Amino acid sequence: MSLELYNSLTRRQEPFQPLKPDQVSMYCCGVTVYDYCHLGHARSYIVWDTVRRYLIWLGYAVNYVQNFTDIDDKILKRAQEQQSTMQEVAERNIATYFEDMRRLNILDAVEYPRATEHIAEIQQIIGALIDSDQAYAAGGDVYYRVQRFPSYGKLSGRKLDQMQAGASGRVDPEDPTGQRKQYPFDFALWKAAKPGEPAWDSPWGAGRPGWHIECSAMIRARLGETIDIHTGGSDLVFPHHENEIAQSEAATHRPLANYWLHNGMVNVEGTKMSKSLGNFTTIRDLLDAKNAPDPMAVRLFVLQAHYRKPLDFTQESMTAAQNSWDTLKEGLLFGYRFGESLGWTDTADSSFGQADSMRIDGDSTAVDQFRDAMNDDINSPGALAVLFELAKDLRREGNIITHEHQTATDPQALRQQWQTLTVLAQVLGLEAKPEAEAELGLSDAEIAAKIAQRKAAKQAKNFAESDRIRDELKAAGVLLIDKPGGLVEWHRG
RNA sequence: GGCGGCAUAGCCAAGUGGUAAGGCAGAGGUUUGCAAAACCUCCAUCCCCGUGUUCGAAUCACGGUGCCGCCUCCA
Repeated sequence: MSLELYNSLTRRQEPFQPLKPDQVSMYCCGVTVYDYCHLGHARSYIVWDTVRRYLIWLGYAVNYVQNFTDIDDKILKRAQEQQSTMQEVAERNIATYFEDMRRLNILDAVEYPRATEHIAEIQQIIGALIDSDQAYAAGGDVYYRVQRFPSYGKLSGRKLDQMQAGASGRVDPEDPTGQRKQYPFDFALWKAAKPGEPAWDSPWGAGRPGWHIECSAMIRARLGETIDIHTGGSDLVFPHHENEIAQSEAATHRPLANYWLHNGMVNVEGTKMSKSLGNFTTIRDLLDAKNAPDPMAVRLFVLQAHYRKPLDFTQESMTAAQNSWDTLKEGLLFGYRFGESLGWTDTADSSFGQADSMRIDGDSTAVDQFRDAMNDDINSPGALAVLFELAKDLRREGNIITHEHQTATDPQALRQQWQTLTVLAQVLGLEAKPEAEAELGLSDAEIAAKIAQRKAAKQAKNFAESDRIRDELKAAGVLLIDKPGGLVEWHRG
């Protein structure tokens, strides 16, 4: 089977076929930069990063574009609260976005367009929509006329006559008194500026773009009229993506995107993690906490669930993910720890261990299983099972080498296995690098002296003392292995 | 009220017609002064409930039950 993806637009899993044979254009709805990112954002961007990495591994050149929404009511509000400017708030949160995402090993997008950089393109689309009577100006605002777009609702599966205005329980912030819109589900393309707000001149008066139009404009400007894949959180299906389609397709008469992919939400105790509920954990709070999980454990936590399903975040589930990562990590570090003693010839090369430079040779059922899982709508939990089987095997081999100083397994077979694991893990963005074996405080001679003291204590049956020494060494990162015949071996880590 | 999704072991989670992957947690054994580390072994006769289709269903159909998301803040 080749790659199949679940397309929200058709509500079916479909074979993936890009417009051009070897290239994929991919647009991911980014964040509104008014605050730190939370775990929900982390999930979304980890998932799309993984899809991107997989497409690259399949041989596609992926043009991955992700926007920053840097003009918005919430950013303005934040700027007022902090007696700052919209621009400063946006810049600060864009900087922290990059810090957080890079820690999670999310690749940088090819381009990061911003709404404020595309005012001209936005105005151009709005102008065209007004010219064709698919939008209308009203009191300095411009609204999109949803009833003129026959397929409005095709993405979210809604029909205008079945929708209930205000069902979400919020007052329409765009037109609170209902005076300007001609129809309740018309949405703002352009908003008249209020005093003191940043504004751009336009044929309809000074103002700023609505939320949805920026994505339409940026996609068109950076990727073209029709793209292969458009991604985002499932909470963006309606209205955001529905409106993007309406605007873009009314203007270009071309499909905006061939594949619409949406990730499930991160839940906390069964309900969605969100800013408004206040039940969110920011990425930096999570990663900087005491006993924080490794960023790779967070990545693993996300990928252990299928991307379209809800994912419950609890302390227990994160701890389990950390323990799982520790196992996987041991497999990934195998080559660094044992490659040299196994007689691998390239362990000193600068490219050693870099998945990019490694090919997977020979037949590999592991690779086949991995590919089958990922081809099935990015079944990352299934793909991870393949990694764990490789990693657990390598971990066992490594332990045998540590304890017995040899293994019956062919070094080149181990090499092959480690290489396979490393390459496949990297496709999922999971990477472990050997930590510089920093000075652990104790020299070999000091450790030998401690072991001798412990041995003497043991011979004197002073087990309290011998255990104390063992714990002391353990705290210093030195692990003792008691062997038959009173021999004691040790290793660091 | 409308639209959509989910329900598999203590927990997380694959599997969509051929007899239950993987992870976490747990148990037993070997070893040991006891441990640790390690190695070996075990851990769902069953997939929310009911009815049906079938030689065969966790997987399909119908009917329930429960939970969640969206319906102009949202990843």
